[in-house]
Amino acid sequence: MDAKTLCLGALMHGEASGYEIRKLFEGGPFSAIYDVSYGSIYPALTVLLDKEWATCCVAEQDGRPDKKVYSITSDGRAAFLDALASTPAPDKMRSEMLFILSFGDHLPRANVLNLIDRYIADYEGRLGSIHDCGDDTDLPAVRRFVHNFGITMYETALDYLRTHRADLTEESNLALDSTIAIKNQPAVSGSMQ
Amino acid sequence: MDAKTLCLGALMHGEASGYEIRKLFEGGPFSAIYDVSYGSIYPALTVLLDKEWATCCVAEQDGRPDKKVYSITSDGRAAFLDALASTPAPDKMRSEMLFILSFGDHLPRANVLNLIDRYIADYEGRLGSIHDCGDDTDLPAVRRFVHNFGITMYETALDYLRTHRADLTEESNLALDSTIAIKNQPAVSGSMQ
DNA sequence: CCAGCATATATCGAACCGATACAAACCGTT
DNA sequence: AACGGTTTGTATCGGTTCGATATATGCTGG
Repeated sequence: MDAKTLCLGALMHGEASGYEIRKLFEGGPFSAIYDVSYGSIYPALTVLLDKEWATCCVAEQDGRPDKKVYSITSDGRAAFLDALASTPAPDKMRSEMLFILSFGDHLPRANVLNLIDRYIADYEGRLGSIHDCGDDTDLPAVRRFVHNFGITMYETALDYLRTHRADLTEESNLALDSTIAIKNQPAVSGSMQ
Repeated sequence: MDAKTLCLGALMHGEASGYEIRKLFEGGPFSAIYDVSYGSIYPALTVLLDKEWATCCVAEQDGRPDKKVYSITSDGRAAFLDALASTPAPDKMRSEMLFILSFGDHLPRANVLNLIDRYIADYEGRLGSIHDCGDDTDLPAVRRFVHNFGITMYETALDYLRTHRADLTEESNLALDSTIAIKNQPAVSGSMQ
C-alpha cells in the first residue's frame, strides 16, 4: 500500500493539509492501523495533484502559518476505491521494544522492568489519543468495528504488560549477572533443526 | 533498528543461514515482533562479515542446495548488546487489512465479510506457527513473557474478529448500494476541526 | 517427465524513513 | 524586549528497506 493510497484515504475523511494527514496517522484514527512519514506524504501529495486525484488551495490562518489544503476529486475517489479492491498484504508489526525485551535474559533485570514501564506508558498514550479522536457511537458499523478493534488490542496489551510485569519482579534477585556471563558463552548451536 | 542488528539478534539464538534467518521472522519466534526481508538480510550479512561481527562457512547438505551458515563472534555479541541499549522506537503497525476495512462503508458488505474471513484465516495461521515454534515451559522468564504476549495478542484479535463479525451480518441487507452512492457524493468537509 | 514446490543465494529499482532545514507565530521568563 | 522553547507548517535528501525477480538444486506427485 503506497503513500498515495494512504493520503487518498485520509482525504476521504475530508480536506486536509500534509501536516494534518500526518496527525491522522500519529494519534489520529489511523494511528492503530498504519504509519506513514512526512517524507512519503509530501511527495505523494504532489503526485496526487499531477494525476488530478486531488486539488489544492492555500488557506491563510490567524495565529498560524499558512497551510496548503488538499481535497480529493471524483477521479481520486474512483482511484482510491480501485486501490481498495487489491488483495491486502499481511499485517506487518515492528516492535523494537519487544525485540529488545526478547533478549532480556542478557540484560539487567532492572533495565527490563524499566523497558516494560516505558512500553506501558507508550500504550497508555496511544489508548488515550485513540479515545480522544472520536466517539464510538456516532460511527457507522464497520468503522466502529475497526475503532473498537484498536481499543481492544491496546487494552489487551496494557493488561498483559501490567499483570505479567509482576512475574518478573518476583525472581528479580536471581540471575542478575547474565549480562556478564554471556560475553564468555559461545552461541547456542544445534538448536535450529 | 537496522537489518544488521536484527540479523545479529537471530544469530544470538545460534548459527543460521540467510534463508533460516528469514524464517525466524516469518513464522518463527520473531514473527509477532518484527519483519525483515531478504533484500535487507543478505546485504546485512555481508556487512557483518566485513565488520567481523560474524563468520561464515559453507555447509553441504544432501537433498538440498548448499547453504552459507553464519555464526556471531564475540565482537558481534558486544555490538549487539550495545545496540540493545539504545532507546527503542515506538511500535509501528502496518495493516492493509484494517485500512481497507476502515473504509468498509464504501464497499459491498459481502466484500467486508470476506475480508474479515481472510483476516481470521491469516491470524489462525500466525497463531499456529507461533505455537509450533517453541514450548512455553522451556523458555526463561523474559522470553516466556514475550512469547505469551504474542499469543495473547493473536488470540485477542481472533476472538474480536470472530465475535464482532456477527454484528456486521445482522444488518447486511441495508446500505448495499453505498459503493455506487459514494461516486456522486462530495467529500465530507468541515469534519476536521 | 514435467510442473510445482521448498530450499537457497543474490540483486536491483522503486519506495520509504528519519533527520534535518526552514519559517511563522505563539508562549513564558528573566 | 530579547531569548529560548513549543506548535504549526512545508519540503528535501541520503541512506535504508521492500518487493519482485533471477538463478539454481533437488524433491514429490500426477
